[in-house]
Amino acid sequence: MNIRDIAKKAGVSSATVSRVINESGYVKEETRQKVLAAIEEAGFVPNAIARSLSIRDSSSIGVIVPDIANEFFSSIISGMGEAASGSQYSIVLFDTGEMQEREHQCLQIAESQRLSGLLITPVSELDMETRDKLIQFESKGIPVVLVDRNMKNSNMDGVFVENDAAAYQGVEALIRAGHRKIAIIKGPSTSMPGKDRFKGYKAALRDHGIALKKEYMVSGDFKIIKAYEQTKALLELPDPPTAIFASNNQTSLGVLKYLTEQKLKIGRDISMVGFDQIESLKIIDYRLSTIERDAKRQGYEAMALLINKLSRKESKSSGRKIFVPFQVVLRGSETIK
Amino acid sequence: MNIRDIAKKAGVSSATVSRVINESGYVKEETRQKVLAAIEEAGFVPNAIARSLSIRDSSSIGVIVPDIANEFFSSIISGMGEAASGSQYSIVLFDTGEMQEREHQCLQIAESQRLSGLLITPVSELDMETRDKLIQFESKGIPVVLVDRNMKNSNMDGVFVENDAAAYQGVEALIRAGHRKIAIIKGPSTSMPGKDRFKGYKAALRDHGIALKKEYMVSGDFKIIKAYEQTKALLELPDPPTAIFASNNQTSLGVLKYLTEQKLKIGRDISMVGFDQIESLKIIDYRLSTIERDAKRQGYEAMALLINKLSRKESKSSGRKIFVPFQVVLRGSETIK
DNA sequence: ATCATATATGTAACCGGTTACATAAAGGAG
DNA sequence: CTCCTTTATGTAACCGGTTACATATATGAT
Repeated sequence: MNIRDIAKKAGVSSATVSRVINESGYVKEETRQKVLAAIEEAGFVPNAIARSLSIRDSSSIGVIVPDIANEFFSSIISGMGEAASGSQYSIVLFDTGEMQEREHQCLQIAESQRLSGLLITPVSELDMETRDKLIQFESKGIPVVLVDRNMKNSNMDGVFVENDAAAYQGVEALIRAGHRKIAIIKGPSTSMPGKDRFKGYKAALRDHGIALKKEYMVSGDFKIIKAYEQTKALLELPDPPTAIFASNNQTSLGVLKYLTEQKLKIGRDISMVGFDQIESLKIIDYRLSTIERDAKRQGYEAMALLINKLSRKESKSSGRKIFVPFQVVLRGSETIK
Repeated sequence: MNIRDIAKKAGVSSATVSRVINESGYVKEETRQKVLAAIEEAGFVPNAIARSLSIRDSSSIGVIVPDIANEFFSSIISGMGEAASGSQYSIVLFDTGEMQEREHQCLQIAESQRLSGLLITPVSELDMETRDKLIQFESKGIPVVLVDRNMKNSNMDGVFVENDAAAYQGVEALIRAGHRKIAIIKGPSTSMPGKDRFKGYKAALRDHGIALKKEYMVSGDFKIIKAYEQTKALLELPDPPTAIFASNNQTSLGVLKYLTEQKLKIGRDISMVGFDQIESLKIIDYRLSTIERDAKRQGYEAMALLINKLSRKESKSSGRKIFVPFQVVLRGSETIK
């Protein structure tokens, strides 16, 4: 069943059927009704694939995230969905699992699927292959918007948060609470947020005359397990830190997992500040101080920006950076009783 | 740039290029190399849309969920992604926000996009329009797998949990802990899990000789706000319940939100058991007793089943129901000290 | 040497839409 | 009444792949 069949049924040409469906061009009302009746009777649904091929646009937007199971990204996606609903665009979802190789595969697929646009949280800001591909996308007319993570030397548009300033303020809260021995469980040094949050940490210590201590700056990967192990390692140091700065929500959870197992309580035995809220902990008033932002809104903004670029047929990025506001919410875990 | 251009470059026909790309049919090794070289040189990526149109299959699977921001569904999707990675299939994501109307729109789009298969958590088990559409999909050769929520009179394959038995055991735990005044904040009566969990609740009370009390059985919608309000209402009853059964994770959060605001502690001032775990609460050893299951696995199973049906070109459902195991994990909130 | 089979490649129709272009009738201005 | 513009519709090429079918050569068995 295709438009030619419908055309035959309605006694018109396929062009007219197409015009009726798309409400384009001139069609006499009487003809329109005949066509609509034929469509209705046949239960005809036009083939979007054929349409895509013809107009050279898939009307689909690729969303590439590193981990959907992370509530930050599921909120981001939720916001994107909201911004896209009502538009013509569908969302094609890819989960890279923080693996560069998978990211490359996803980009490959995105390219072959002729996606109309791309929203991506790249695994690494240094990945030349990903960067080149994204630049290539834009030069082919496929706009790209970075989500939460920038790419080095790319000038790509994106929606971010001011990671350094936010981390700075978070660490400063620990210092104000009297801490001098402050550790950080870093994010991947290859990711922009990981790096910038670390930068903010260092700047805060420097500005308050606290020497950086190598043992207190341990690497992480934005995942629970690693953070758990690093917390253990930190607390087993001969001179352990009295406070920990966690670089993202998963890191916070890893820290909390270890502390909980050891029956250590935040705000009593040890202090901490985490980056990104954890909704259910807020609900039970668990006193974890975090740097917060509206993830849903961030996703919404990213999608809105992309759709805006699409509607203006503007594929080239111009280094537009939207920053969503953040807030340092102190709930007590930055202190020690 | 299309295969005909590549064909020209390599001095062969488009059919040969197609054969090389798909590794189908006979191609002399020497020719193959020439073609591959031409593809490489041109940076050619075949157009999946054209391919889809030609082979009449989009190689995309539609995933329709009611709320991605709910960690249960984001875990489900994560599992689906894992099961699909390595296959040829992409995921097209739809979020209905628990709204039937949006679900219908999504199905409409899914149909026009000629998706290869569908994984859906329908908003309501009674929605005739959705049901008919799904049946129609299957008769058109598009297999469907239901995820976590069944549809009435449909015989559709699906991956579920034994909601009644699980709820029964959860409520039984409250009874064993000595409770007689047990309330339930129900799920939507139009959703299978909502109904079956309520069924389990009633059966447990009945089997233990406890009369059902109308005021204790309040409606909910699987969302935080409503659960919050209902908790307030329940506790303001002249004769308030001593225990609450929450029908899903969002409901639990709504209950906890109110209790926390009132400085009431579970396992001390009031008891409760919730359906579905809340990961971060587990990490901090928050003593909320819940009925648990592996959501990621459930998503994985659903996707695996769908891909299996697709590979066997078996679009008709045969009422196959996979049940993922559940576990009642008692952490103390079912008691009162 | 003959014929069957396996290997290799090209031609062209087809998937189901869109749309440039052609054609024609109707409406309105002068 | 003529000419121009607006309205209405059809024809056919095109988007970029796939594949049935035709054709041709190589291989090998008898």
